[in-house]
Amino acid sequence: MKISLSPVSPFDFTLSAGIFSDGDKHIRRFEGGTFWQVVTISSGLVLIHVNSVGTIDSPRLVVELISDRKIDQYDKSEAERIVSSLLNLKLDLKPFYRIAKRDEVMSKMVKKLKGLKSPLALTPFEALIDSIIEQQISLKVAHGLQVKFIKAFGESLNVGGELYYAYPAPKSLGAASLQELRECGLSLRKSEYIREISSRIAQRKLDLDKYRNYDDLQAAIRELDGIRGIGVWTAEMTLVRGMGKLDALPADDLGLRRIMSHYYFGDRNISSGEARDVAKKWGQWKGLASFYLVMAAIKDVQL
DNA sequence: AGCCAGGCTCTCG
DNA sequence: CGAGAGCATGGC
Repeated sequence: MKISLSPVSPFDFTLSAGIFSDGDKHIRRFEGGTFWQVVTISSGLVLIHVNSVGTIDSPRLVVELISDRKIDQYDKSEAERIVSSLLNLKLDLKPFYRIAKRDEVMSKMVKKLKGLKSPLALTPFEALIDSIIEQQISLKVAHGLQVKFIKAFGESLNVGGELYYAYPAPKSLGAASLQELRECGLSLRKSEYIREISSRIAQRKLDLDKYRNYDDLQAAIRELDGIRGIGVWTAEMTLVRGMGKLDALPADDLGLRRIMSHYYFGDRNISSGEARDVAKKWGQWKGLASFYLVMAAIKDVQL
């Protein structure tokens, strides 16, 4: 079963999916021109394969759905929506590119990375839990923990003898014991945060989706910050990565500050205040501009 | 070896 | 209240 998608132009699939090059084969990965991941739709798990059949200015994707059962029209449209959101295909980069001209560094950056769109987590929940896992420890360590964690608690789909894992559901994490969570290498504290939050979401006492509709970003950050285990950094990461709030800026983020200092301050140490000052020029596109910087650093882009 | 890494909470003084 | 310890793991 195949679907054809037309992302809003410009879109560079290879560049954008490149962020998943070092992903786990059984969770989410981009390799040899194909991006794949298991997604959860209402009828169950589906493995999706995405390939580009277009160009940056005339982008076109083919999505293949692989499952152990029959896929109907409804599944197809659901999967289509999910892929579109996951790869942020409807995002129009042109307004951001106009704003980027205000800033000399960002102006050069967007030319080098034309067509780059920031991916979105499948759910705000996933973005939140990932961010909690990433608190304080290095990204490499965090990534290892995430893989163990997903394989321990996520549902899997068997395709050709290989198991592909979906992100764990709130219900499954809410029911987990602290012992089980700690066996993934998580600290006792993080295990508590994750179990508490998951359990509240599973019982519908906490709704993350509502923050999608908040106009007032600061209000959303304040509310999230009030939840145990969530600080400003985690709130901002969740809003950017999980809800596409591309005006949020994780300015307290150590890694981003390092990259900003490289491109804007000649590698001198900067405060989060200085980071926020630079980001002012990016207006409503702070989060996306930050993503461009992160990608530039990964690819070691020279201006 | 020991300190640090995309933080946050809890406990003291 | 503000400062400081403690946390899990892997890399240097």
